[in-house]
Amino acid sequence: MELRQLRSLIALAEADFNVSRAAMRLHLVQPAVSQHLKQLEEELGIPLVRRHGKRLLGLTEAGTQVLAHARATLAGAANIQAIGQDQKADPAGVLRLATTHTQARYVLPPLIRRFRQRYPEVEIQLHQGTPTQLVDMVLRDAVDLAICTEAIGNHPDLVAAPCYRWNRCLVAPLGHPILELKPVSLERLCDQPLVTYVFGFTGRGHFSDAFAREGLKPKVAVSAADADIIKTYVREGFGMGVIADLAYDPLLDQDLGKRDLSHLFPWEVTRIAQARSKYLRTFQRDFLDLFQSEAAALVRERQRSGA
Amino acid sequence: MELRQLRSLIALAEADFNVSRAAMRLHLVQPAVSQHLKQLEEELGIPLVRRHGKRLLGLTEAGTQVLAHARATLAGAANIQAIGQDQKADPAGVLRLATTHTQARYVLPPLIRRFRQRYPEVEIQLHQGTPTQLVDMVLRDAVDLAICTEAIGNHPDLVAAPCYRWNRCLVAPLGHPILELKPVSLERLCDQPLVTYVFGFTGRGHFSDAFAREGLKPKVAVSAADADIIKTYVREGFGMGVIADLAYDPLLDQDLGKRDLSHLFPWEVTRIAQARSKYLRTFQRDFLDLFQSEAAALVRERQRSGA
DNA sequence: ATATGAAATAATGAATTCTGATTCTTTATT
DNA sequence: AATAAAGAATCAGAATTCATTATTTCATAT
Repeated sequence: MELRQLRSLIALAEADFNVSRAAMRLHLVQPAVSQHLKQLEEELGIPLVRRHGKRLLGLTEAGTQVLAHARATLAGAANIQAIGQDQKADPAGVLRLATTHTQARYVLPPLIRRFRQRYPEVEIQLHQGTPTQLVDMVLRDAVDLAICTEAIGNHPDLVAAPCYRWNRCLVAPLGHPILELKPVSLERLCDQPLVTYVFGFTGRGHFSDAFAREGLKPKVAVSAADADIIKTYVREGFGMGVIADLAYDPLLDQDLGKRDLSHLFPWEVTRIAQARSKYLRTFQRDFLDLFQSEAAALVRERQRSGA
Repeated sequence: MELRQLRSLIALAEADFNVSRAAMRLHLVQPAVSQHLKQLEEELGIPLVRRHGKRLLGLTEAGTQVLAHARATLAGAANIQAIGQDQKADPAGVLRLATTHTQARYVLPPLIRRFRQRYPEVEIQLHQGTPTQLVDMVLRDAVDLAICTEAIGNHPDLVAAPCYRWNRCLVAPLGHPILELKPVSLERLCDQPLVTYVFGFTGRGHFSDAFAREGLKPKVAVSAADADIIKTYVREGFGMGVIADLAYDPLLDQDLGKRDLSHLFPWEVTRIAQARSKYLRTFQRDFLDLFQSEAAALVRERQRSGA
């Protein structure tokens, strides 16, 4: 068994089992990948992909298992490479972060700025996805770190460190009656249409639970994947917005009134996670430390000033 | 980077950095291993082994890290091979167990017998060691499963399932006065010399703690790694023996009297553990299931009848 | 039925990997 | 200190492996 064979299998899976395309990505020629797969199947003695004649359709049962371990194996090899780079104190490299829109837009920018000053040679990649996708990316070693609020709690193959907590706030166009209410209640939130996050995103689970527990049912007029879109629809008059408190920008959002809602919903904890068996290069670990220590302070400041 | 290079590095570490010996084990010739190491160091750009001229002395800092990840990488490749074997329903294979003497001698035999009936083609290897060594073996993928009482509790890279609990009993030559005492107390155990397990073995930690908590200090005349040796010294008159209740054999140990001590010491829990990222072949998983379900019943029966 | 897109096969040439012989060092012994 | 022995690096050659191009075979869409 050779690492290149495993690489081809993975590329194949990521190219929807189009051999030519997989070969392209690997900077190889089609017959090479074709042979790698053949060799692997021959050595293991079992078919790894389902076929219809010459067309590859997908993985077999066994192929799925093999693919997972192939990823783990190559991740091991990548770790070794990383150790080498690190020991040479090579200042270049890639920091691959996966996160939700909220973090990328409202929390990360100042941290990334500081990180870049320290490591100008490091390329920073910001991948986005739903919380479940983020977890998947870290586990597949498609990214180095995931910054995430949910679904990351206690996966055995992840190491997650809590960083800060946040809650929701309500935003509405200035002059909107809800802004006058002293303490907003769950009931009042149900009076009028809401604009908030879609399911699977940014604490939407706990949000809905809070209403359900009281036997209430909010009227969600529009739901979107990120706060910017929500704010846009709020401005367009579709309803009151409920967004993460982090996502209210005192400068850019002066035309929107804000009301704290932390007495109505549980606090969410944002964590930064890595795959357990991942070797983090020094600069990657430094980012993790930076995020853990600085993001907490930053967010607290933001929450205090914006409140 | 090639898997063979990693294999050579590992063999090198396991052959005390004697290149020729490492080559032998790999069925290669000395220059091959020498080159593998050289290539690996060249690719990573850092030295992995400390040298004195041409002699290899040991790993560098970086080498230690690389070795660990090399093991993980090859374990991944081995998992893939195992999936292949398994899918072909190849009845042959190896079941590598690591355990302490007590389990190997007093618990495993009937289970191994049943397992062999079911899988006559599978070679069974019984490795022995101290609890810490057992953990290490599983983590290094030197064995498939470890059966172990201590130090296995919550290692993040292990999955451990509790199987049964046991405690200590006292053994002494028939006629010994201690056998007449109704409930034996810690104080009485301190009256006369004891023969028991050495440190680092089979619950010796909790054993000593129990005395220390009462401010007592037992007179340990002889300590040994397993119950058979302890019983031998008891028969020779060196003192009273304290062994695992499992280790008293009603048939073979008729010349020794037994007294239960479970009111004096905490119960120990024996677990069976595998490396988290390990793919277990069907027969290996079957053994695990067999052990988990049958060992509990077996031990309970033994403890009841022997009491 | 035909054309097209895609995967397998075959043959070639380049690169690699292992080996055996040799040289160079280090360590142990006298 | 000289010598012997053990062990590691170096080198050149043979065998193998690898990726490539060219070609054939096959499935799908029109």
